[in-house]
Amino acid sequence: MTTRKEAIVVAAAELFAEKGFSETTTAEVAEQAGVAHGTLFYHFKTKENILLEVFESIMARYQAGMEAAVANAGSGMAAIEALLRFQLAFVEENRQEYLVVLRDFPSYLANSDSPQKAVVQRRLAGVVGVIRQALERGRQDGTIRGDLPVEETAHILRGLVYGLTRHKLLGFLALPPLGEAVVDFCRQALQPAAGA
Amino acid sequence: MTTRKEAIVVAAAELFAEKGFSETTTAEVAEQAGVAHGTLFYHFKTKENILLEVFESIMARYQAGMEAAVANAGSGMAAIEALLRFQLAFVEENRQEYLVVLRDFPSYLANSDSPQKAVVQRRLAGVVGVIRQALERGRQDGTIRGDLPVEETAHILRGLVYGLTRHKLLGFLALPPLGEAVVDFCRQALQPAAGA
DNA sequence: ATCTTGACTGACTGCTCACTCAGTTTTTAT
DNA sequence: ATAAAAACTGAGTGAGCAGTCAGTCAAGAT
Repeated sequence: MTTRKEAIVVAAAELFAEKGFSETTTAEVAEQAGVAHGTLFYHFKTKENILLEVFESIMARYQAGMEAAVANAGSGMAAIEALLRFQLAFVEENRQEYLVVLRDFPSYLANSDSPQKAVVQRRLAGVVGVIRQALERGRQDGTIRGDLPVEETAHILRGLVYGLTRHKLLGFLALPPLGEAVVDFCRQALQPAAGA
Repeated sequence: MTTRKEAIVVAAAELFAEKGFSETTTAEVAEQAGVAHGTLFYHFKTKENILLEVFESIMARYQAGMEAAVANAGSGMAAIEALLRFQLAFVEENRQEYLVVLRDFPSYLANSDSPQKAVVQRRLAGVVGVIRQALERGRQDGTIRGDLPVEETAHILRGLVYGLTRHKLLGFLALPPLGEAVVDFCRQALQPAAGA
């Protein structure tokens, strides 16, 4: 059974994804959820708190998926490839909710120092951490170039994936399907030199 | 001499960069520009039109810079490297105005089909075009792997650069300086195999 | 001197929207 | 059954905001 509170989060995710946070009114969220306007504020103190709940519900699943992908991989390079494929698939399957993350984070909270910001920050740091661990593992088992700066590369990979996803879901330009091209591109950049 | 209209665009760029479009009021823009509130609407029909003017003024310079970087390069690979370095430098030097682009495009106009959208679309397509030409040139002069899918890779590079820039300017996480690491990463991914 | 025009002003308007609260219904405990 | 607590409701409120408009002012043009 779905509680009212869950219904609100689902409705908010749909609308925030479609129109963005600022452009969605609480009245619309209530209507979409089939709930009175006041009920929103019984369950959530503010509109922003609804956004945060949507963010948490998707990011928890996302990070868990990343960790599973890494755990099942046989080498560091395989882990990186698994992460890339997971990302591409996750976005495909959770297009709508993922849009919320892309649209309103981190820009929306950029200039506030609410406790909410700390929650978001922790999540994002977790994601970079998973990538970094995979890179370190690859350096040790020799499937990834030894001269690669790990911290920097982890951020580069995250930036790459983020930018592509953003263009795919929010961009004006039609993108060709990029799945394997991305994996190839990264493999090429990360693998040890042929004659080494 | 700076006209009032220019003063408005400069003020709007500062505020939109700092707080975002939706979170900035026209009254604030007027005050920052040292102009009466009504003057905004004498020069611009709507608030959105001010945003568009800010966008155009920065993107025109940006695209011109990209084209210059490519023109002065001695090979395809050198062109790509020049593009990457240009991007990193441009963002550094135009941090504030570039923030406007990152914050509010393309997400803000995503669901409108105003004529404004077409303007933005043309700009972005132009950027991808410059990258694609550099890649093709590299394939022909042999400085870039021949088996690389050009269209796909152009989008990957744009995504990479966009994602990194966004994290740098808007992100919650402190990034290490990435300049040369990015260039190395891409060179590695693009260069022909050693034994070819 | 008088007229015209274009830049500029700021009080005002009408509307939107997040949030409140006094009251009702439903659930749970005893 | 009864009381108490929790969930829910929706009309209302007040703040904030984009855009308007009647009018001022200064600089040419006649």
